[in-house]
Amino acid sequence: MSKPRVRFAPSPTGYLHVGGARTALFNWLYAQHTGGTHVLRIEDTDRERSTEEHTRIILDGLRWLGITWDEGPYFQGEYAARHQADAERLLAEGKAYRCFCTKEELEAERAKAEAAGTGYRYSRRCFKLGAEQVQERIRKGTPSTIRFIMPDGEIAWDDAVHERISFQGRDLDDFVILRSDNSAIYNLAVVSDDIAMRISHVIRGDDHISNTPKQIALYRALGQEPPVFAHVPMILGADGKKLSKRHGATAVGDYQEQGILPAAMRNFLALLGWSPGGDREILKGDEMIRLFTLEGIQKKAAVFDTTKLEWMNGQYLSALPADELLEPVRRQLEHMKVKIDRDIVPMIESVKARSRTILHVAEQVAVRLDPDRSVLDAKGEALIRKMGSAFARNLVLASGPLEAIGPQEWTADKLLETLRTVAESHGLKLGDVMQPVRVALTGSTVSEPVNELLAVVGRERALRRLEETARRWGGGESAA
RNA sequence: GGCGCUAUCGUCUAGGGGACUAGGACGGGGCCCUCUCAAGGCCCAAACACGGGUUCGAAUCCCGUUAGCGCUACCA
Repeated sequence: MSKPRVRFAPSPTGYLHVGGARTALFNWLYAQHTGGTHVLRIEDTDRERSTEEHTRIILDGLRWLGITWDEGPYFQGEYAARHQADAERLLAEGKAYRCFCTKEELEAERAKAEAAGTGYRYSRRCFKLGAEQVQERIRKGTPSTIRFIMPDGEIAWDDAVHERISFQGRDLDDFVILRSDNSAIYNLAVVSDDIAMRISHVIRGDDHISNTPKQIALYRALGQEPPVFAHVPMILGADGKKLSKRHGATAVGDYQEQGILPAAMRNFLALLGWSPGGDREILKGDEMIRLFTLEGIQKKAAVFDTTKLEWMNGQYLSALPADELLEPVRRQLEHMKVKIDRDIVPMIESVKARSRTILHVAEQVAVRLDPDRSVLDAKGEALIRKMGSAFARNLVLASGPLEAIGPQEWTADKLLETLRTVAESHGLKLGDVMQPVRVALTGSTVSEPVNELLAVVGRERALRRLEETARRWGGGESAA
């Protein structure tokens, strides 16, 4: 048996939508799993809306996600001649006919049908035209499209995810396959290309189910065996409607900007509408490939839950060694215009377990590079209010012994020991001295252990910041 | 309206006739750990849409109802 050939076929009329990204992922996973071939085809036949910019963004998005392709990108627009030839062949074989109806006439037919409350179906008016009438109109230069003769009878297939799906030919239209400008309509272009590219499995969104019987009819008319179809469910917004712009971030690039890691995005997307069975959640790349089957794809549409995505990203963030995070964090810091004058790997290390996105990591690293960047948050403010004069006093209490620590001894262990001693010698709880330090350095009551924080910020900057903060909140009282 | 698809905790899902007192994860609540938070550990609340069949037995199979979604172009 020959290896499967699958394709991802986006149209470059917009950004790479997470739904499209997931379709691409499933195609890629299937090709990887079976040792098959993944073809990338850009469906740019809609000249009005397709742009090179969109094509570039889509390719970038796929690369970012680590989705590769073995062939292409092919551009559908380059196959116009074959599409036209296929349409004309169907015409010659009596499987299609010329239609001279104008858009206005068709519009009127449709409106009439709608008013009558009946389902619209093309009247086949032009099908009834005699050969001479057709010739005459062509001679006169009347524009015409080519319509495919939709055969009656059942058209059914065994969908790889939905099992059997059946349509009746009589419910379907004699649809247009070639426009009056000789360009192909989607359904023809797709079938023509999929045949030419010997695609064996069509894995695509659920919204194409109603196109499938038309395409199968086209395969048959063209004397070809249809491929296996696998229709994957839609991705919905939190309100249960098809995910769209108004739900917020829907483009893969948005998540990249929000500091999501590609591996986490891939994992999350894979689990949206597919399950390896059992309790597995975190799947590394090769594991995903090994486990992937079409049968594991869900029939039901899935809601895109950003909270779970962020949780998953946090999992990857915690698990990844800090130096592997260096590049994306550095890029983000540059974007934030933060000067990096020290090794930030230790800072990433001490902060990543508490973060859900790269953005979040970068923000915290920025504060550790320069505590003056810290912004007092509500919790920090509340602590200062609650402690009153003790806030600055305890800060001063800690500063002396801290200052006594030499640059060489400025380590997390030594710092912890010192802070313990400070607390004990003044009958304070550890938190009474640690929390003010934490707020002084970060503006918040939340961070890694304070001794680690001090170590990572560095002696000079930490001491200076402590002193400044104590002075600022000392409120004129003598603090000794 | 027509045609089609779908239906398990709020969300993602496990489940493919008896192992179900329906499992896991996110989110929520609580406890432990603890200088705070996160992580981690433990615990709690939370679902088989409804109605008929088939069967000794149904979340699982069949039919219907309801609801949601998709398509219904000389867009893709």
